[in-house]
Amino acid sequence: MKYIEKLRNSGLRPTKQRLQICEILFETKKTFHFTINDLAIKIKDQTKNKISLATIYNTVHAFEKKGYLKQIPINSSQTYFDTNTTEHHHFYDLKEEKLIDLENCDVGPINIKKKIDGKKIKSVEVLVKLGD
Amino acid sequence: MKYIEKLRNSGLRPTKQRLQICEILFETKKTFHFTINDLAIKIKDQTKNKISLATIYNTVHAFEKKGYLKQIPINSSQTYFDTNTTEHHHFYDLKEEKLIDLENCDVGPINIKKKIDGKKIKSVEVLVKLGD
DNA sequence: GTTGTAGTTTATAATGATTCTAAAAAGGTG
DNA sequence: CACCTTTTTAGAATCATTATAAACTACAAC
Ligand SMILES: [Mn+2]
Ligand SMILES: [Mn+2]
Ligand SMILES: [Zn+2]
Ligand SMILES: [Zn+2]
Repeated sequence: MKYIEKLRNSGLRPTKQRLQICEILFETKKTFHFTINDLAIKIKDQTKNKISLATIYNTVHAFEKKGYLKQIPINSSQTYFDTNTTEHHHFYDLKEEKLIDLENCDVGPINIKKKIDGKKIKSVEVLVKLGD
Repeated sequence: MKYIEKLRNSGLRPTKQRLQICEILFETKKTFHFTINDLAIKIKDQTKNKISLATIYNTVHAFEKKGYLKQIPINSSQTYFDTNTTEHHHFYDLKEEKLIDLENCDVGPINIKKKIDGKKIKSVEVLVKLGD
């Protein structure tokens, strides 16, 4: 019910599909990282009615544009998204291909001293690759 | 000539194709960022004989594995590589889709306080996204 | 409630970067 | 040269993602 308002306030119609995806993405204490494929599997498991793959892509991109999801820059064949949209950083376990959150306090403040004329800093993201 | 030794010492046969790609990638004062497509265009422009796309992919991956190139984690449809293999960071201009080097001194030391059992830090990379 | 309209979903096709295949060519060693 | 291994190559295959366009739906106006 709360998602109906959230979606309306964002200019997105609260469709059955979007509400179901909201439940899966945001109805949880812990935030998490996922690919479109991960999400499609979750939807199939946790939902009676099928949602087409195109709709999953559409919805994730709509939510990302509204700022409810973040894309994580990483070299992988699939795009990773994060339900934690606060500024924070990541470990990337190269063997497991898993992301792990780093709180901002785990990294300390990052001070970018260089400036580019006419450009503003939109985000600062740290990726720490892990091997064994 | 110097690349013949470099390749042999790496266990790679110094073929005509690899030597030509070495010239384009490493025979320059400044390091630079490129995609496979960028490189293919450069090869076509600066070289008489054609090199097949498969060979360009093979060669770039071989050089990356040997540590002569680095992949830059970024969300783009194409993979970006860097001829600067020292640890350094990047601005990413979202509009121009261009990478700009940040020297280590432009960012300051990054202190990762969190540890994961049995895992070693392989790299620490900062990506600063720029808008206007 | 009916109607009209823009927004949304969907199956399916298209795209495009990357990887695979397997046959031909080239490097290197004796 | 003869032999064996590595490399190159054209073309096919893969697969995540995006585009298409027709059917469906939310919802506001009447
Ligand atoms: Mn995307
Ligand atoms: Mn690659
Ligand atoms: Zn995260
Ligand atoms: Zn660089």
